Amino acid sequence: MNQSQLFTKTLRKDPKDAVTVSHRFLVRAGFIRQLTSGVWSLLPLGLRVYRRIENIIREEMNVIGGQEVYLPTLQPKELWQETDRWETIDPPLFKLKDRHGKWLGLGSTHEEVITELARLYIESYKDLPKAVYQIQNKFRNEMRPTGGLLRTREFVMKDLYSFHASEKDLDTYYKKVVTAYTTIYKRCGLEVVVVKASSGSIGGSESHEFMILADSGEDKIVLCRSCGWAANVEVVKKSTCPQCRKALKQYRTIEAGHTFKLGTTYSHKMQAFFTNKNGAKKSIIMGCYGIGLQRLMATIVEARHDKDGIIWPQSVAPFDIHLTGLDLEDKKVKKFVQEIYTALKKAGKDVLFDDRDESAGVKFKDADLIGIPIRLVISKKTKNKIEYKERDKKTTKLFTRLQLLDKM
RNA sequence: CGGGGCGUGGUGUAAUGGUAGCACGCUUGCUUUGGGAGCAUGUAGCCCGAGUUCGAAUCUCGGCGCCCCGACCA
Repeated sequence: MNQSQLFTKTLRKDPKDAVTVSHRFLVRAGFIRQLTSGVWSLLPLGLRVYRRIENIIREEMNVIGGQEVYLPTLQPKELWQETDRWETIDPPLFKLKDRHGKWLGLGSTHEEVITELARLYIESYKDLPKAVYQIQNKFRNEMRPTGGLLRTREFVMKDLYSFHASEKDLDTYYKKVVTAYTTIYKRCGLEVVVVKASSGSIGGSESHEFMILADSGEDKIVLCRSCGWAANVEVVKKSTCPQCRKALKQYRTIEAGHTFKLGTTYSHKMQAFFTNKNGAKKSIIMGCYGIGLQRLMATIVEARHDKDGIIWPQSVAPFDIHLTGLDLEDKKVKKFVQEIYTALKKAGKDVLFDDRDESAGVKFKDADLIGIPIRLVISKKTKNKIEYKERDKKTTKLFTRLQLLDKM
């Protein structure tokens, strides 16, 4: 697409209130904009990244047998009273009354809704195991939103729920989810540390957080550099590694995902039963697993940037290639740029073509800020060649048209 | 919820009781084009309300909004 037609523009200065790196760069580059505290719009560039993250997650959920659903945001009070969470869940629900005076909550999570469905469809051990997931908006009445997209009041979460006939089967599936999650972060260009965590108000027996090391993180973990053992500081008492007795070091991290073995906490309260082989009525054993998408997007920026801007991994970049045209008043140059643009599009590449009437400096600065992995420059200076530069490298190369298309 | 800070054009800021100024952006014109170009030109602002005062962006009170620290945290 032509950059002159882009809905957004870049900002030269950091927004006044932006503190974290991801907040500053995502706003400056025109990926996101705040509407009110903790509530954000995804703009064209931001939505492109979001969609690619969403697709990666969807693919990995499908690999482990997840079936996609879409559950309602408006949820009746009565359902939440079955688990005693209408009043107690924290952060609290956004609550509203309909025109008849009936109370509804905006879903902050979907255990109640999914368990309600499970008790309708799961009747026998023959119906188990099952796994369903959704990618859907969550509303949380947070005390204080923080760090741009890192903690918001409205966001999209991928939440997966699994149902099992035995603890053993849950354990087996849980391991698959951990593997899928690890793959998701890897595909998003992140290194993840999986730590044991407290399960908080959600309950259940075991819980893991998927942590990305970042100075702006809200969480702290201890990590053993020697053997790799790690845990949230909330659940660790000693300062030495329980595995190899070396010293543990503390790091700030962003929680980019969380998994829980729920056991029968919800199925028991909501009477979601199945009949086992012996004809006995048992509570369904459950697991739940969440990833916040906008937070993941911001986390990528926290982990991958330099002083000039974002460094998107190819897998989630808003475009594959940033094609920068200079000296566009020169007809030869203009023709050549357009030929290359067309050829790249034909090769299946998503290209942002900087056709704007701006100085070279402005274009380069914007390219660095936006962070598309490959920058191509065509100008009088490059003559019939194309300058090639990767966002995370300093060096440039000159390619002929054939060399370039060969490389793509 | 406790504590702190801040609201001035689109963005970032200055003026602390006396004519609201600067930079960037944006408009128009000319000149420019390899790391946020130059000249000229135009454009646009004191969060809202009440009070004090001859006079309020500035002081007081109330409201609204935003940010940060803590607490909290699927």
